[in-house]
Order: sequence, then structure tokens, then C-alpha cells
Amino acid sequence: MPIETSSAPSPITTIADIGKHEGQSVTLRGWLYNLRASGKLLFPIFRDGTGTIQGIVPKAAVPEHVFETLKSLTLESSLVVTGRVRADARAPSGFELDVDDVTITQRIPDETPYPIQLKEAGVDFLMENRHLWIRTPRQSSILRIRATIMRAAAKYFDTNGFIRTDPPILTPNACEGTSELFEMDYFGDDKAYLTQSGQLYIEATAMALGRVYSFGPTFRAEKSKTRRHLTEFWMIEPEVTYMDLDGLMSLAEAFLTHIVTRVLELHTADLKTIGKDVTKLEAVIAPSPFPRLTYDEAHAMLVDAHDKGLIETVHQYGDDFGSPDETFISSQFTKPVMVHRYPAAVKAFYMQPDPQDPTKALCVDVLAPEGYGEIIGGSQRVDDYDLLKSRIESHNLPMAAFQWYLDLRKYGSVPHSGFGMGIERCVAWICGLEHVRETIPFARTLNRIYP
RNA sequence: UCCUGAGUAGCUCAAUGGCAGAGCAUUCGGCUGUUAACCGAAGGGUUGUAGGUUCGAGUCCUACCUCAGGAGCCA
Repeated sequence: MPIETSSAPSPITTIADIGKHEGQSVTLRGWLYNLRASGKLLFPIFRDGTGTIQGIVPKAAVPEHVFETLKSLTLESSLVVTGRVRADARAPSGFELDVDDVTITQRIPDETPYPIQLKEAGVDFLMENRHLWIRTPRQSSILRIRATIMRAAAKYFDTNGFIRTDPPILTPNACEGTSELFEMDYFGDDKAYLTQSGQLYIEATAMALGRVYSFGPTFRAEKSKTRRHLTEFWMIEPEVTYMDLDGLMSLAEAFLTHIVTRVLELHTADLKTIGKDVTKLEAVIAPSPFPRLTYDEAHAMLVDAHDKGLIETVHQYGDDFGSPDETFISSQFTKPVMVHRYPAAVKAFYMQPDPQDPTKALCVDVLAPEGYGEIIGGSQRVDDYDLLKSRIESHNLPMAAFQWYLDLRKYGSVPHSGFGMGIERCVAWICGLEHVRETIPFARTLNRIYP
């Protein structure tokens, strides 16, 4: 069977590149995606990971064994097919393959047909068969876009003077002291926890390198069961010295604009497969700034919306925004909206108070459009030793565990800011998905750790 | 943790307390332009589990299990 080289006279290519070979004979290596037959004419659809293409097999035009082999071939059997590329207006991709020869790599037996049909299926069944579900065009498109988003996100920082510094995944204590963490035994007496954020550590690397970011998996053991939550997800976090909240918001804006721009450049076909309206993404990168709302302004917007009967819940001033609140706020804009200066009481201990109003924190949540909610959370950090120490005390956090973190304020403290973006929520928003479980190859959720 | 909903063929779903059904998938047959192709036929069931009510339970009751998505919490 052909692996890297082939004895076949036709060059090996991919379906994505098939247009470059119009009129030529090529060899494709992949799987049988679907098969339609009309008497002495077969329409096999081939898939190779880069796309799909329909083959044409007239009984009179091919050797007997080629016709008979394909006629009874089971879906998702693997194969190597040779044929001539022909432009055809009837084909969705514009090209069809006049099949000359086929070699079966592995034929799926009739008794054990491929479990996933082309027709609709339920969530439970699909997730139970996630290792196979990812073969479908829609899931493949999502994973390709995910890869672009991750690459574009990292590249944005790489090309803007940031150094990637990876924080530990095993940590001795909670970062923010709030979230539920996955706990594990660490050589007997000690406990270790899976990280919920690398932020505290990259504050340290920022003091060493100036502009840094981290990019890796993050874990939350909270029993959240919604379309926005995973127990294991990927987060990219920049941290910058001598940057204030306004600078951080500008950074987040430029960062998101770059990511959306790259997706639009590279994935019009994938976005079409998924069914995403690209005009929604084009609106995001239109040349105007992202709206910025203070907490107070957002609160007023919610009160007004409730008065007009647009939302059911009544937002209490001083409370954090609930999911329905965020959904409403973001639905009022076509671009991501940045809500800043929340009450310090509902935010993390490490956030710098606003000098104009110390009851507010210099923090920002970026809410994605179309009701997708929070995709970025960030803040300017407390840079004063005594204030940070008193915050750790008032939040009942173990002082000993934070000695190294306090050292950052003891030895050459500087103003600094950073944010974290959840990759899966970003992918869900850009792709227009109902649930984050489709944005990662193998989602880990409250009730599922298989496959 | 709380609230709500759902479990029937491999998959998606029907079935007023009264014979367990359909489409797709699989197998067999037909069709030379099909687009989740279509047409004909066949095989395929411990109705999530355990009890209970009833002449009779997929259907009603109780408990449990599994899953879903909403709250809280968060990215």
C-alpha cells in the first residue's frame, strides 16, 4: 500500500489541492465517505481529511473488479483511488473524479458497519463516539479553525515582543482561592492540584522578561453543566509590565481583531460548512473600536432593559453579572464589548483598585457578540506589597503559599496587567456553535471522560 | 449542589392502560447524473434498572441509574 511513495503513475495529492490538477490523473488516499448508486453508475464520495470529492464510476468505463469493489464497499472503509480530475458545475466543490482504479486499504466488514450515519444523531451517541464523530466535515472544519485560532493567538504575541513562558500545570495551591480544583496525591504527604490559571506564575516571568504569555491546558473541577463549560480547557494568557487597564483593553482588542482576521482569510470554506454567517465576523473587524462600558453603565443598561421588559432578571447593583445579563449586554453590540471597573468585592484579590473609586477594580471582561458571553477576563494587578498582603489575609488565603507572589511586590514592583482567553469559548463564538464540546477534539465535561 | 426534561431496534423517533411500529443503517433485488439519492423485499426488541398498582403497563406510582441544559461559579 502506498505510504510516502507510490508505484502508481499518478501523483499523490489531496482533495484540498485537487484544483491544481484539473485534467490530470491523480491518486487520493483516504476513506469512502458516502456511496450513491444508480444501476451501472456509481457515485462514491471520497474523504481524505482535507475535504471531500465525488467520484464517478460508470460500469462500462472501468475494469470489472473496480466497479464491483466500490459497489459493495462499506462506508468509511479506507482506500487509495486513482482517477482524472474534471471540473464540473454540478459538484459542490467544482470538481469530480473520474475513477480509474481503487485499492482497498481496509474494508469495514458488513457485520460491523460504521456506527455514525450521515443523518442526524443525538448528543449522547455522538459524544460516546467522539473518536469517529470528528471525521465528519463539520467537525473537521471546526478543528481546522481551532488550529488557526490557536496559531493566530500565539503568533500575535510572538510577533509583538512577548516571550512564551509556560507555568506549571501541577501547583501547590489554588491560584485565586475560589475555584474547585482537581486534587492529586504528590508523593505521600503533599497534595498537588491541576492549575486553574497560570497567571500568578506569569506575573513572575513578566518581571523577568517584560512581556510574556502562557498557553496551555487549564482545569476546573466546578460542577458546571452548561454549553459554556469544560473541566479541561485551553487558555492563553498575556502579562505585561508597565501596562495599565486601558492598555490592556487595547491589547485585547488588537488581539481579537487579529484572530478573527486570520480566520476570515483562511477559512471561508470551513465557515460555510459549519453554517456561520461571515458577515457577523466581518462586522467584528470593521474599522471602529470595540465598545467599552463601565460596570455602572452596563448596570444601567440592564435596569433599563428590565424596565422595558426585555429581560426577566433584575440586576442588583454591586452584584456580578449573571449569564443572562452577559447575554443581553453582548447582544446589544456587533463587536465584542469590554465591560470594565467591576465592584472590587465581587472580583479576585489580586486586582488593582481604581484610584478614582477604590470600591471598583481595574478589571475587564470581554463579552463576545451574539450572546456568547465572557471569552476574556483580565485586570491590572495589585502592585503594592502591603495592599496585596492585606488582600491575601482578608480573603483567608494561606499566606505561606503566597510568599513568592508577595516577593514580586517586594523586589522592584511595577504596574502590570494581563488577561486570559478561553480558547474553546473563542472557537465557539467564531464558529457560531451551540456548545463548547464541539470546539476541542475530546471534551472533558462533568459527566464525560470517555473517549 | 439545586431546578427542569429525556431514556423504546445499531441510529433518529412513533405507539388513547389493550397484538412492539416507521425512516435511516445492514443484507438481497432494481435504476447511467445521484446530491443525507430513490423504488421493492428481508432480518433486527429483556421498551434504562428494581419494585408496585391493574384482568392487562412502553404508557400509571415509588426508588435508583444514565444523559441533557439551565442556575450558581467561571474562561
